[in-house]
Amino acid sequence: MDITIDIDDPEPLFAQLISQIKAGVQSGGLKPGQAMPSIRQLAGDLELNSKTVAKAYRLLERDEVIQTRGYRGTFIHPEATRNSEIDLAAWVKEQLAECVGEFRRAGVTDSEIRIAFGEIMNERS
Amino acid sequence: MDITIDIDDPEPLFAQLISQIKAGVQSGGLKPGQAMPSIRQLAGDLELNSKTVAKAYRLLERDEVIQTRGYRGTFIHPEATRNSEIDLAAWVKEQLAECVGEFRRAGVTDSEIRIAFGEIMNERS
DNA sequence: ACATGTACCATGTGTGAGTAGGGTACATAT
DNA sequence: ATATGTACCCTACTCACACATGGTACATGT
Repeated sequence: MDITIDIDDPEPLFAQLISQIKAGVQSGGLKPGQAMPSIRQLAGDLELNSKTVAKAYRLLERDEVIQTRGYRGTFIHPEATRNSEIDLAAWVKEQLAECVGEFRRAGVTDSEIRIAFGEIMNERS
Repeated sequence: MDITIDIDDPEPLFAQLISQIKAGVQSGGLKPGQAMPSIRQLAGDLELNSKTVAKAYRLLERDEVIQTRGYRGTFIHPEATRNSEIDLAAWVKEQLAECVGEFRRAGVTDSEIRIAFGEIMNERS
């Protein structure tokens, strides 16, 4: 399992990490239960900041593709194969597109939609 | 019907115009059928750019609070009283809040929601 | 002592959008 | 000729956010 980071790629570094790890799980290069390199270790190998790797790990754990066991390190999640196929972002886009489409059909300006969205996201809830 | 524009108010100038004209309709200061000042006229009086006034007028006409009749000028819409009470922005916020709330409950990051929203708004206008 | 994930402080850079303005031009109809 | 709304060109400023980075610190266990 080798990971390649391209600084010039417009895709964010943490996103490159996520997609490559998910791809590794699906291709079988990374197997459930298998140990992942530590955050600092991987950051050093890829010459990335540890925060960048930590961000990727945090999202991968939320998606249950990896599992962190505190001081014991990080491992591929038992259900990783199934979960790495779930595209949460695609679901969000689908839902949002439906919403936005309704607004546009009602004659709402894109600018107004953006403003409303901004207000929603700034309200703590 | 006097309109006051406050440059220091964080609310955009065109939005100040819209809300004050809607308020004027609801208070009865502006009656259906009544002529509105021309865009250039109002812009001169309030020391605003004509584009700013035009933007307010465009949105007011979409909401059917005013009516433009080409070279004949702009008038208060016959149904202005009813339409000035409709808060399209509030409806949009309500719908969006419901959507976003579902995302957050699903564990989606605010950052991810913002990114998905940005993609939706940029693909196809 | 050492490594794990994680938390907080902070910085800088780039991008995208909104707002507002200036200018010019046009078809409309008086 | 004049006035109406409207269309397009352009500029500038402001603000919020994502991204990535730096450092320090902590409880957790070996």
